[in-house]
Amino acid sequence: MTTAPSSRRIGSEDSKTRAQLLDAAERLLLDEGYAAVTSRRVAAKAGLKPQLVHYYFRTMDDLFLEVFRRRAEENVARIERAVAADGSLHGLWRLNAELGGAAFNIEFVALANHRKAIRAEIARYAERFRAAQLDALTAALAARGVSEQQMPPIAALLLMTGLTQVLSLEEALGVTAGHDTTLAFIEDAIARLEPSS
Amino acid sequence: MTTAPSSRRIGSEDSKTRAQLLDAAERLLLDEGYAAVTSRRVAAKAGLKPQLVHYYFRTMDDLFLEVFRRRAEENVARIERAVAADGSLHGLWRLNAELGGAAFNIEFVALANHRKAIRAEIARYAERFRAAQLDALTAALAARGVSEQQMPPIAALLLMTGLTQVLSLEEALGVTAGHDTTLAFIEDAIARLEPSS
DNA sequence: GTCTATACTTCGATAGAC
DNA sequence: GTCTATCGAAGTATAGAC
Repeated sequence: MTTAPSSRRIGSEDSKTRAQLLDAAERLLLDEGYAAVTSRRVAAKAGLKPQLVHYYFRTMDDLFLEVFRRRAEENVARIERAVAADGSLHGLWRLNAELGGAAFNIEFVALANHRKAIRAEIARYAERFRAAQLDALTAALAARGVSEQQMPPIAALLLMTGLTQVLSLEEALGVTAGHDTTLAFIEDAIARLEPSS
Repeated sequence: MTTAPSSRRIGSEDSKTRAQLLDAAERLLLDEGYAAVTSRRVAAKAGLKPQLVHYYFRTMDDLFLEVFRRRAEENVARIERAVAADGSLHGLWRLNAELGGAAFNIEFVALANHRKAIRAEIARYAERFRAAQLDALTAALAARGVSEQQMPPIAALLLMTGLTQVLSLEEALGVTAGHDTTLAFIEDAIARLEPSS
C-alpha cells in the first residue's frame, strides 16, 4: 500500500473542488473537444486557479481518466437497468442510439488514439459495454426465432453500433441526407421481427 | 482577387520545401495523431526550421487543410477508378473496407470536432465520397434485383460504412472478438446476392 | 488538507534579414 | 522568393506557504 510513484501530495477524493474540476472538464470535453481540456481552461471554467488541477490530479491524463470513468460507469449501469426493464429489440436499438450517438464517445476514441494510458481503460470499458449488449441482443433475437445462421448476434450488434456511430458523426458534420430513410428502414425491419408495441 | 487577409508573405505552392512539410505533417498525423502536428514537430520531422511552417502556411489550420485535401482528393479519385474497374457489390465492399478503415479518417473526424475551419472542408468531401459510393451501390443493388423497399441503397451504404468504421476502431483498441464472424456473415450475404467470382 | 507562487517547456505567429 | 531572429501566450508540473 505504499504510494509514491511521485512525491507530491494530492487532494482528497471527496473534495467539492475536485468534483467541480471534473464537471468543468467534462463540459469542456463535450462542448469543445479534448484539445480544449487544458489545466488553465478547466480551472477557468470552474472559476478556480489552474494549479488546483494539478493538486487534485497528478497529470492531465489522470484527469481524463477520471472524467471517462465517471461517465463510463454510469453508462454501464444504464445499460444494465435498461436491459432489465426492456430487453426487446426495440428497446435495445433505442438504447444503442442513445449511448452510441454521444459526442462523448467520439472524443474519447480520438483521445485513445494518442494517449496510451487512456486507450487501455477505454478498451476495458468497451468490452464491458459489448458483453452486456451482446447478451441482451442474443436473447432478444433468439426469442424472436432468429437463428445464428440467419443473423449472428455479434454481427447485428456491430452493424447497429456502427450505424449509430456513423449517423451521429455525419450529423456533427452537418451531412444528414438519407438518415431518415435509413432509420425508417431499420425500425421497419425491427417491427417486422417484433410486431406490436 | 485581392489577397491580404493578413499582410505577411507566403511561400510559393510548388516549393519543394513546402511539399516536405506536407509530407512530414501527414506522417506525424498518421503515426501520432493530430495533437502531435505542431509547427515545431513538423519542422523537426522534415529537418527544417519551425518558422518555415508559418512561411508556407499562414496558420496551422491551413496546414491541416492542405494535408487533408491532398489525401481526400486522392481518395475520391481512387473511388472513381475502383468503381469504373469493378462496380460489383464485392468490389464496393472491398473498397469501403480499404478507405473507411484508415486511421486517417478518425484523426480528421476528431479534428473536425474542434476546428471549425476544417469541419466545413471535411463535410464537403464527405458528401462527395458518399455521392460517388451511393451511385455505384444503387446501380449494383439494382443489377442484382434488390428493390429499394427490400434495402434502400443509402441504408446499405451507411450500414457498410458504419460497420467498417466500428471494426477498425475496435481493432485500434485491441478489441476484436467477433470480427471474423461478422466479416464472414457480410461476405456470405454478398455472395448470396452475387454468386461466382 | 487546501491552495499559491513559480519554474520550465512548447506553442503559434510576426517582422525583418538575406 | 526564401529563410531566421524573436516575441508573447499558453501549456504542464512542482515546491512550498497557509
